Amino acid sequence: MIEIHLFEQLVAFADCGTLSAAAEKLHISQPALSRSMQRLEQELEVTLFDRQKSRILLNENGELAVKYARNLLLQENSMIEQIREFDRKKRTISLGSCAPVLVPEVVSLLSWLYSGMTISSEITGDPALADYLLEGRYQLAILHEKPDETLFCSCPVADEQLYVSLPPVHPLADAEGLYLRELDGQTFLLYSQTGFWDKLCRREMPSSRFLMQEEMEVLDELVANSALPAFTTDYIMRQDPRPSDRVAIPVLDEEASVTYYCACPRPEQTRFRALFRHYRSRS
Amino acid sequence: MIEIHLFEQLVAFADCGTLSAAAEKLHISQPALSRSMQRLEQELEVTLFDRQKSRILLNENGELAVKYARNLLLQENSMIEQIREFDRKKRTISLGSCAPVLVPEVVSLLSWLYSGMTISSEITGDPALADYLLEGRYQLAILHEKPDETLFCSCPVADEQLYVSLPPVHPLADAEGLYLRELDGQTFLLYSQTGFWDKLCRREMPSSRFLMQEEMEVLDELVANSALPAFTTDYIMRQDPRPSDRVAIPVLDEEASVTYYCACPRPEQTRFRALFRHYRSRS
DNA sequence: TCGGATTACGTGCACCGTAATGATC
DNA sequence: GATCATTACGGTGCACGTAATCCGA
Repeated sequence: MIEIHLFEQLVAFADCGTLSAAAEKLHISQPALSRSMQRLEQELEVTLFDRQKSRILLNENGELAVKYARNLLLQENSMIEQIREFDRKKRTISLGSCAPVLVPEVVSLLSWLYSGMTISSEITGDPALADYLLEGRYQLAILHEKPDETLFCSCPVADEQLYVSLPPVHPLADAEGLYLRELDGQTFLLYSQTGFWDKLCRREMPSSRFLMQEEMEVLDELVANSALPAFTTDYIMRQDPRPSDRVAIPVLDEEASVTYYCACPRPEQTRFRALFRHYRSRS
Repeated sequence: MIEIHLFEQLVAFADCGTLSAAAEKLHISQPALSRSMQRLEQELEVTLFDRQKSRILLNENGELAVKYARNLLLQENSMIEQIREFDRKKRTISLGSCAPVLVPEVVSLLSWLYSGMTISSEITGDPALADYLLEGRYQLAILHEKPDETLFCSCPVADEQLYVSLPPVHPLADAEGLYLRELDGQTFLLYSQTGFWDKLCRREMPSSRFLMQEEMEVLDELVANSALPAFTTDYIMRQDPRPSDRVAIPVLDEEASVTYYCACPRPEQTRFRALFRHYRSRS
């Protein structure tokens, strides 16, 4: 068995062309590298270099060895990475959500139930979210539709109803309810991390402009200080019951009213039993 | 970069089940192995073992690491083998021959022309000999047909004519010439390393029995001391002109008279220029 | 009490760096 | 003289083995 650092040094030499340059790159002395290469030849029982008096070059064996060595080094690196990744995955729960509202609640619940675990979360409007769950990109997901029973373990977590938030002076401010298409053409303030809501808005209001806001605080500020229509939901209003000078009008589109499901792949069911037990016992 | 001997030790532990057994197998002390495994965990930044008070077991990370490590070790071993093999191939000429007679001559010529090289030779009746040449199993071949000009570099080396060797009392002993099928049904003494001749005899004389002899000396002895028919060739008779109490009758089959060609793959042409020059200048 | 793992401790040697040498441009 | 490789030499850190300790069956 030949130690890998010898191959590493060989590759460094191949990259640099001279022992001295390679030695510098490797932060070792030139004689040390020279000896290492002699040792490598000895252990391989093969010459790797053409040694001229004041120059050293790879011979055919050397060229071949470098080719293999590069491969071996890549192999080892990727191996180490994969082991670390496997370990990391075991100690983190990665949550994918189709919408933002439930994320803080679920994350804090997870970090309570699985203390010591790292919880990471991501909001995505990508309709392939459930597939990502199966692929292992997420261990847990919040979906706005009940996923396939045979592939997933899931339970309902909360409902959410979309509202348009209008200033009282807005021409539609006294409507009892509105369809999104009735609002098409107007300019909205919109949070950038709305997950699947974003797609819905753009589909139903193709002529509207959306002023995207990355920061929730900034968005709130703008809503409070402008006459631009925006969106809110019953969930949000429950969470933050501060009085507002806006009127909230329910959106009547069927898709504006959703039930969120928490889901994991069937094989992971046992891992998240505590979480599901919590939500099932609550309802 | 993690040294490969740590992975080797990990695999040994996985194979043995305890540190002490693995340490013995590796010819190191138990504490040394214990520390190595701690170091491996440190360098991987991952735990690999469940440590109970008086027992140590692979955890999930460990199992995965062992799987990868086995792979890496195989990889390195095969790499080393291939480099050595490549080197060896460069300093040996491997000759494949369809028949035995020319082998000593060609081998001695090769070792003269390419002093320092190892010459290995093999006799085979396999009609795919030329293909083996292209595959690199042989660098040089003696064929009994001129090979494809576009793929091979070749030149004629010698002719050979097959004879049946009969005792004077044999009913056919005064024939001027014979076809093999006229001899079918008889029992022959036959050398086992005849290459393609073997196939020819069995095809033309399907009802004959052949008493195969591994040793040339034994065969000669038997020929001298029995009345069984055997084979010889003009080449053999020229080489060994000792008088014999046998009669040699030429075999008239077209295939019983061959010209041998020495051949190498076109790309190797330059390597064997000296050899071809020798044979071409001779004719 | 024995077998197995880890910790403590002293030691040797493998490998390093510096210095010297040789060679080429 | 500058650059590059190899050899010589002296020093040191690191991994080893021995011994001691702890734990469990």
